[in-house]
Amino acid sequence: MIEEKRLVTEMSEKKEAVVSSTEQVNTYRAQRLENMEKLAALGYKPFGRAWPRSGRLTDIRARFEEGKKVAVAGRLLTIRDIGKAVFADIYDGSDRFQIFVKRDRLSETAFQAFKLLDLGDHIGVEGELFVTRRGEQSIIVENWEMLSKALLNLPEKWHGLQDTEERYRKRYLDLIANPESRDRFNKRIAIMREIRAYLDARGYQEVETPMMQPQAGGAAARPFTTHYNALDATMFMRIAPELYLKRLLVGGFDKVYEIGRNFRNEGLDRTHNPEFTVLELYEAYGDRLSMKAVIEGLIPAVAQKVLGTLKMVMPTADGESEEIDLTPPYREVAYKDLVREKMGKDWFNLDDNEARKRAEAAGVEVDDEMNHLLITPEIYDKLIEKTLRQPTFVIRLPKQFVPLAKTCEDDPELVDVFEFVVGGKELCPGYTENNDSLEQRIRFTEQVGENQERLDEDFLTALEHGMPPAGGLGIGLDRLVMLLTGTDVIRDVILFPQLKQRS
RNA sequence: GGGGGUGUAGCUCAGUCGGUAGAGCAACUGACUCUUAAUCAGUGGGUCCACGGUUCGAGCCCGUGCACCCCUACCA
Repeated sequence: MIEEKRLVTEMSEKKEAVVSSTEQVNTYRAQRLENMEKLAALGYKPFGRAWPRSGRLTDIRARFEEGKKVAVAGRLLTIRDIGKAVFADIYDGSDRFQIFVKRDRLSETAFQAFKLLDLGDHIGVEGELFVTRRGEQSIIVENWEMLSKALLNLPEKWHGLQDTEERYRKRYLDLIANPESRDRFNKRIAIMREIRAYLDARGYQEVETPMMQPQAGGAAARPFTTHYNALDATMFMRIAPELYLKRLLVGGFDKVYEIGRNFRNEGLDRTHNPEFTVLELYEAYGDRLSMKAVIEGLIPAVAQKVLGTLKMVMPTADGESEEIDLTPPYREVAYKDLVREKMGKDWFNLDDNEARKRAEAAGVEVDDEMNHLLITPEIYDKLIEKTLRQPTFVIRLPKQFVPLAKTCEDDPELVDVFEFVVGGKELCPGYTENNDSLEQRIRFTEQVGENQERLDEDFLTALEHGMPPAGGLGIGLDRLVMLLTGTDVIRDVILFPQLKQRS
């Protein structure tokens, strides 16, 4: 008892200072501090240590057995005090569970101390499993311990945390207060695990390549810049792992993948976060078709395993929702056929002037400078892509789209790639990779123009040692999670999305 | 970048015509030994996002700024 009193009276000056100076000083916090001291005086130290559990609450529920002694822990979410007994719910991240504190089942001190607890406090309890008259599985508490004092209030128990900004800035509160948010992230974790399990089982090896690179290559995007003090050198956060994974193909890895973060120095909106997670995969001696096989195997396998169904429900722009069926095989259609379907069989025979007229008639804005080559992609982006709701491989794309891929054998103006489109949005490109080291050198040199120092000479050298023919693909995993969890906001599938600093 | 919306108690939200700031949950006091959004009685709680302006008087009207949301544009 003496020791506990010391805890109260000899609280270090530093702690005293924190107690009084924290910006969040308010009456709630003051009350909680007072309760904390009262508890300490009764022998309950506010910030406890390890509390061995006989299981997580979800396990306790799964292996429920009346009369069994258990030890569990969790955060108090609700308290229903009915005088000489108290019901409360605790949450340990796995499940909520009701505990029952009955005056005649524990010491007077332990009972009185329990009444000093606040919502949000972490406690450990020991007791016996039983079922209430209303049929709820519960624990009757025989002993309990303070594990962590909460000095600040939880969000409202019924409505949860609604303010979108607060949900992103204080994700920890969102996770406590909104079960559907926690559930969505549990699914994300499961999706990641199943992707790895699927690929690992088929002989793909997961690798890690640099996120800080002297040149940021592999995609057309502005990189974030950083500085390496020891070398006094400018470094870039990667915009894609592609060029390193291809080095590994040269080095003899024949089936590799990487799951990791890309960083792009761009704006943010409901489908873009500046750092986002991708799966990039390469398979030596493969091509576009082997990548198609990976997609048609991986996506349904993950959906089935994690969600138990291949029928997704996605919100649409008009506030309705639609069903998306992930059962393979998926539709495959040539880019030009889609355009002809929309704009007429003779579309590609029109001259620029006629094409402009017809495009405008279809509701696409084009200016006088635009020729056929520029109008067609505009048609695709504005009119066609959004209509591809069910999973679709768009193949045989114009070379201008993907200059680094291999051309189609029967048409040098088209590249042998696909864009995998679901719900009207591109989810994933798949390529027959170009392994022609001389052509790559020419293209890279053209691309960097005057800035020859940006040429990734090391990569080009690697290619000249010979890269096997290969198929490659990249899936934006945040967007895959959006598809599989039926959400249309990327911030809802990223634990800590990027937000502006608040002063 | 352009247009629209939102910002009020710890949380969820009302706030009429410009005239003393409201409810539910949470909190505090009391009652209650099977409650589960516990119930019942009572009490306290506000930088109305920030700064400036109009006015005798501003949560409300005007201006500027900040953050978030939606639409749109840009970007892959």
